[in-house]
Amino acid sequence: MRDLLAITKALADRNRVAILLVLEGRELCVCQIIEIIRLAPSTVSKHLSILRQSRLIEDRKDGRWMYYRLAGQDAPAAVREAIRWVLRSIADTTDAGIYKERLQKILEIAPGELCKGADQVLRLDN
Amino acid sequence: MRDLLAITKALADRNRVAILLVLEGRELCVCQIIEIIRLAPSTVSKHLSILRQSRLIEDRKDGRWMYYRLAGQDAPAAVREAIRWVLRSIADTTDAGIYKERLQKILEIAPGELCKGADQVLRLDN
DNA sequence: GATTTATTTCGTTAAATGGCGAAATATAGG
DNA sequence: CCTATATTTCGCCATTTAACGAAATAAATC
Repeated sequence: MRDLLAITKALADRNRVAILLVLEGRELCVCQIIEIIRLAPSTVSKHLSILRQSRLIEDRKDGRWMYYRLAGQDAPAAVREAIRWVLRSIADTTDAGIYKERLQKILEIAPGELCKGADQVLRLDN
Repeated sequence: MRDLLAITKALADRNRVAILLVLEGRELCVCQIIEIIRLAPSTVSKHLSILRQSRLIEDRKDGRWMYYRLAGQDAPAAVREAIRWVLRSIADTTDAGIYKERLQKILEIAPGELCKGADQVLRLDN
């Protein structure tokens, strides 16, 4: 139940759900997520930390940059199913559209502009 | 997103998850849920209200008694999938066992003892 | 209709949460 | 090594949340 509650609590916040949404199918660096979510870097960092502790997202460090992505096949079933459920549930909402739009804008101005040289975003298969 | 967040916030509490757990396959009256959750009636009532507003549970009034059950086929897909995900995710945990044990005890002393005459618990198909 | 019983609503309190800015940490580059 | 950049940690404040008991509501029974 501890694990489940870590997941449900992580999902119980609008901004964290939005982060999962924009991470679908790609990884993003923190500065990109900050631009999309539009909150202070420290706040976004905290959200990412909560998502990571619940195992909903995974991270990868590359030099100065931290890249985050949705949990993969190695994650617990509860985590993978939660991600599928959330993404399916908000897919066609207007809110989702807003964040997806911001994501597109961010992907256009990258690479090099936003975080002065973050690598091109890596597309994922899942 | 509003609807999704209503669900995730409802799921982000140990006692509310426990309520969903013991409602699996049956309906229970409030006094039975109170015995299982072991919190003040007003607190349990509030939890039930939050679960109902998210549409995760439905209610039925019978005289003085309120009966609650898991949302049925008429509920939104997001709700039905959330219920399936939660129940699957905690099914084999020790916490779930604790609440299931309490449920069994309650089902034995019913009917008539707990709320001085609540009807026999109705078994559901789903 | 007064009383008892089941449940909910309301008001209060303590704890958890989400936000921010400042400071700390880590790494790249001059 | 000193500076600039990216991110995280920390401390603080405002809001939300979960708990309770008391009071209100609703329905059965005396």
